[in-house]
Amino acid sequence: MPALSKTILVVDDDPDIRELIGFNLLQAGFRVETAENGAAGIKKAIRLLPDLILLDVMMPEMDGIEACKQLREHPKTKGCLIAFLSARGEDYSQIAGFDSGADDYITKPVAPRVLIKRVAALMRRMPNSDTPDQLAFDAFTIDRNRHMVTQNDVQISLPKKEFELLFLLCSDPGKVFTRDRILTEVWGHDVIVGDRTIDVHIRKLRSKLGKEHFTTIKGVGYKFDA
Amino acid sequence: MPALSKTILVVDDDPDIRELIGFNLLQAGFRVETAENGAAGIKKAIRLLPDLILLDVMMPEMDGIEACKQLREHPKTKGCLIAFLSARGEDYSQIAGFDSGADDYITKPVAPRVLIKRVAALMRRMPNSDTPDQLAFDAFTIDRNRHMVTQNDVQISLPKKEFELLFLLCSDPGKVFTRDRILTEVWGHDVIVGDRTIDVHIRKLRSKLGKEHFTTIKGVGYKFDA
DNA sequence: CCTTTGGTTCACAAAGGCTTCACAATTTCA
DNA sequence: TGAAATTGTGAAGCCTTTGTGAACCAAAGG
Repeated sequence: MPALSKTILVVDDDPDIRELIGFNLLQAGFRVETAENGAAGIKKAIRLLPDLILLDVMMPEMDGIEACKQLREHPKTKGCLIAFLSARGEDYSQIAGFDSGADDYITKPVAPRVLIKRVAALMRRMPNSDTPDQLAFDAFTIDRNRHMVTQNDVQISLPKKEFELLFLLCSDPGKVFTRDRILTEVWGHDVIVGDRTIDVHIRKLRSKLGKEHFTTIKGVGYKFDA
Repeated sequence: MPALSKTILVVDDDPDIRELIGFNLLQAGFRVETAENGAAGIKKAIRLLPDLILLDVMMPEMDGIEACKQLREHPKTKGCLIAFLSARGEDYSQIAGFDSGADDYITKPVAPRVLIKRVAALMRRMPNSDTPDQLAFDAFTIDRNRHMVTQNDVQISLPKKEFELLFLLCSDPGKVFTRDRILTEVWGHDVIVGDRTIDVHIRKLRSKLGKEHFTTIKGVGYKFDA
């Protein structure tokens, strides 16, 4: 069940491992990047800001533990999830004793199935953004917890995309959101959809909540008016 | 972020472990007490009423499981959060199979970062302690102690997982619980199950308690309606 | 032992949200 | 004003997500 295109950076000096793990993660719907040593891994991590970094512990030159430390120190990557990959039998206590700041340890060899699930479980831990849960206007109130909009005491249940679009627009009433912005916020950085897709969703919002609240700024984007 | 002066009691026969874990918890802003065996732990727990008790499973004389049972029986401590510490590789099924009433299991060795997160996550559950043991709705009542649901004077006994899922959903009627949230709350942080598992349990609840109470929000999760 | 029960998985069916497409309507700007 | 660009719309189909029946496995209880 491919969540959303989360990016995973696999850092391992063994090309076979990179390929094997990368392949399985790809199959599971993740985006995968690889690096073959600690230094390259760190560089890539800072550039890509992956959601999860899988770090082999034993690597020539810079080992995983050192890489992890540096990743934790860098402002851009210190929030990333990091998991160690270590060969079965390696001394755990040493690894764990290090206050290296990893979020999990995975032993190699690992069955693809287990790997996927482990990674998924890890992703689950990602803290959610701290946007407020409720927005209230004269026209209606929006409750994120319930995925519900209440208008004149009538509850309207909105599908996912519609709700997210609405929530985005309403997060800053009056502000114009460009189509690009809407795309990245609601659909994701790398999702490719046709031009009309946004329009169609706007249309649905208009029909459900009233045309007057959604203004088109031609050539720019849309805005919400209370 | 922790910064609350919550008290944690660490019960482990290994002084090194006590020190290591204690040190890290202190660093994170918790107050820490220690005990070196089950009996002493229970005594201290009753006196101090800690917010959380970390219990090593393998201890001479009285093991963690027995200690946990006794803690759950004692009126003063039965409300405390209890988490087991167990060495990686120990047979989980035995521990988990025991309905000993622990709130979490943590494998040693554990990275400090992970430990802190786990503990923090547990603490977050605390305010939940004032969720009543019974929930009542028009449709039915739920009794946590008896793992029982009463509907139209008919008592329905639910298996563990089903009950926990029901209780979670009912703990905030109308709120949408994401699949991820459900997984971590009902199955646990590390537990790895397939996608359809949740559906299957929802189905059972629907068939036993009425379809109308459980609404699917496609792409998001489920919610309970009274 | 054998049976029962709970939990999970699997393969497939069903549902419905999301996207696309073609074309109409609207606005922009030369 | 007229062409070009942009947006609105209705309908159609894809395709992801969810529902379902059955099978499997492990544990519990006769």
